[in-house]
Amino acid sequence: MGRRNDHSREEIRQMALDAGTELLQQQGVTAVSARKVASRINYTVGTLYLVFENLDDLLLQINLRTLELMYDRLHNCVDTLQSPLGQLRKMAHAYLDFARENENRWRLVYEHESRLRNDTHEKYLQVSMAMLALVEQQLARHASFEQGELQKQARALWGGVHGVCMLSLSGKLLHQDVPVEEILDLLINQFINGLSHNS
Amino acid sequence: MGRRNDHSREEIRQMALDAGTELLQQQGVTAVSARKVASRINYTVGTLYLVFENLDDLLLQINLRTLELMYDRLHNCVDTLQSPLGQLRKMAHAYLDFARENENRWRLVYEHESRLRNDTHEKYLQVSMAMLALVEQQLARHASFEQGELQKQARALWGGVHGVCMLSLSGKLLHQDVPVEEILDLLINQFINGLSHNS
DNA sequence: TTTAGTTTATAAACGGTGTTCAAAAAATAA
DNA sequence: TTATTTTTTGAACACCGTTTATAAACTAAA
Repeated sequence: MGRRNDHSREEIRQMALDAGTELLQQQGVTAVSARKVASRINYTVGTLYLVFENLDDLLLQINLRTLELMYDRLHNCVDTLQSPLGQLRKMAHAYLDFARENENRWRLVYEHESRLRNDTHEKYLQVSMAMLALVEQQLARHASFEQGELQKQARALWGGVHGVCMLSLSGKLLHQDVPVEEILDLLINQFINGLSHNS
Repeated sequence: MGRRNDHSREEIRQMALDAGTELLQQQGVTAVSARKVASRINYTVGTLYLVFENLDDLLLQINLRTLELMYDRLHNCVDTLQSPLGQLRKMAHAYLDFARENENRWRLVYEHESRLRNDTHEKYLQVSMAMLALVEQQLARHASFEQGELQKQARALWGGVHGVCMLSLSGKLLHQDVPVEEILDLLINQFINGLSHNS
């Protein structure tokens, strides 16, 4: 063909991200190829490279979207009427639910190691920080901490929650009939409980 | 060429696993291609497919080796003279050290989702169980648990340790200048502490 | 309206990938 | 020596990411 001018660059970008996300979610990362994404939005490969640096860039931008979606979910858990402990459990469950509902998308967020250091990567880190800040908020409500202690506590706890979710999702936690939620609650309860009685 | 009869099937298998592991560790998963592995052991692609079902199978067998190596490391931490808490910390540090020393190999163990359900996969699960059993042993030394409780505790704790290691390694824990070991110790101490004072 | 210039999208090309399989070559048996 | 069996090859297929000359369509000027 040649020039069509059906869509703006930004429109093409959004369409490609939509199509890529669908492929990712339905068939896994390996199914997200430049040609497939392009054909799904009725363009050819070359066009994709006018909008994305490369396939890594496309995946990174899909990941940013996923992360933002996940942040919103956790943010929506915030409810100052509830106890910090209840809040943290609620957030962990929301994290797990999101991971289950969007398994392939969610896994890619943590498994895709991009070498790109651009704007998208910057935003990526910001949203990650904001998510950890939600955990910090609840911990701060529960107790007071010395300088830098809150940050460490939040990372230990949330790293733990993440690990349980990840291993469970990939069938490597080997917890048979026990619901993961039970294991998550146990981790959180005990961690918070250990905080109060730190001898 | 044709028939050479230089090596037995088993020898070829071991050589391929060695070559594949080296490629994996030095250049990442994407560098592990059938042609590259074959050429490194002075055979051609076709030969690899006489020894492995496919590339997935090769990667799965590499992962089994990695997992066994990791199990040995954790097993070597066992020292009945030390306190259970000290043991668990030691094991977590060994886990982290192994992950750091063998970053690409270690990540693949948890990121490669094989669809193969063969002998290798069976052994895979067995070694995973054995690793969790090491954690259970230390927890059992520290306190007594009701039916099924020990298993849940071990999975919560070790899932947590795993999550902290994984996020830290991929730069997503965002813990700046704080050593990961500190965060790991904090998680373990608090978890065990919360166990003693469970109200 | 014709022309010139600019923007947009294409399709072919390059070297790579996993996987299969007819055929060739070497070892073995008769 | 011949026939048979086993081992290894390498070409083929359909895909992959990425680049780029070229064609097509839009815009502005004459």
